[in-house]
Amino acid sequence: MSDPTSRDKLIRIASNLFRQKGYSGVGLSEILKEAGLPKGSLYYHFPNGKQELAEAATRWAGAWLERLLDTTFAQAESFDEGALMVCDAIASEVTSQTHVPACPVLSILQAAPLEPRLQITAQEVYGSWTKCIEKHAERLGHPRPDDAAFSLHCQLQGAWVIAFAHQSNAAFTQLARELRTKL
Amino acid sequence: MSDPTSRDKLIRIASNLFRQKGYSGVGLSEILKEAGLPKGSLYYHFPNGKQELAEAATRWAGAWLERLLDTTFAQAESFDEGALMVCDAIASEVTSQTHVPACPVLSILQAAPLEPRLQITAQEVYGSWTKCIEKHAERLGHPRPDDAAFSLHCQLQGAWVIAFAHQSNAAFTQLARELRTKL
DNA sequence: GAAGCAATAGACCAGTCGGTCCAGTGGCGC
DNA sequence: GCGCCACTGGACCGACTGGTCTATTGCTTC
Repeated sequence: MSDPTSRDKLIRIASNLFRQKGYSGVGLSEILKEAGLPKGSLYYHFPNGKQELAEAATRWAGAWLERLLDTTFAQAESFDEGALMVCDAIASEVTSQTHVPACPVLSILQAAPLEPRLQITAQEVYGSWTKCIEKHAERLGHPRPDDAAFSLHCQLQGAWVIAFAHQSNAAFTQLARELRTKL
Repeated sequence: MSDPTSRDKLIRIASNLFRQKGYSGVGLSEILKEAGLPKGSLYYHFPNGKQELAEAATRWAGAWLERLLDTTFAQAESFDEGALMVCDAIASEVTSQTHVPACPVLSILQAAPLEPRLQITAQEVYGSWTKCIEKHAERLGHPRPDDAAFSLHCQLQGAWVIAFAHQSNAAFTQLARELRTKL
């Protein structure tokens, strides 16, 4: 743990690649090549190999998004306003790169039948996001925090899939327009 | 074309497998084994191999869902009622199998960077669904058919992702409950 | 400088991948 | 019965997969 940069670099690069091509679509050699690290380093930091790396990458990206939810909602004065701000925030994050990346959890989801631990990871990260939104919904006085959290998560997830398919943030701007009418 | 059963069998089985494990997560050998067909048959019916099979499988499943949209909305007396019925219909279709399958388009989406034709296919199928919903929205007198179509597509997509992650149709029933309040 | 450990470097492995190729096979038209 | 052709059967290929293993490096602590 003396030098965390190699481990972090693997996680960051793996997360980016998985979000573009999915878990099964990315080979270790591609990750290693982009990171400029040999195979020995990967198996030193992640003894269980690809699956463990994917789990770490998903949790890392999941935590990043949860921070984004937290800081964005913290600035809002109502739940609906917060929802709109979150939508805009994800849209701009997603478009800031040359390739629109998928939701980090989605990347590993289809590998779940092959790697059971990844399914658990996906469910936990989703649960964590929902709890986070629910917390803010309650704080901002929404009458049904759990319904509100599910609904927003659902809409964001759907918009993200469509945005990924079209490689454009149009779906997010459309969703934002819809959310704005509820203010 | 004299005996379409082999070709159809390949499409059906490929679609099922892709929707469970994603395009890159399924090997040709697995498809062939389950279909009980040799490799020669596959490359006879689909000279361009896996990519062409995946495209056919996606369009096939896409057409199936579009028929479901059409027949379901045809029975509705308002757009909101139709939306609710569609949600229920997908929920029951998805749960009728031992494994909750992902949206057929989602399966091939993450392979888009590797197989450009699949990205086009995905966009076309999505576009076709949206157009179909829009048509019914207009027919049923919705003030903004395009917004309504996007919104419903987005919600269904999100619910499907969550349902797939949890291998349960709870997300659809929750969405249905939400849609019911708008009636 | 020696010992010890964290970390890197990459050769190597068996297995699988998608794809190619050609020899067979069965039914239909003649 | 013969030829034709749609289709099947499967051996075979090079490339690549995730994973293992050992040698080596370089820093730290005596």
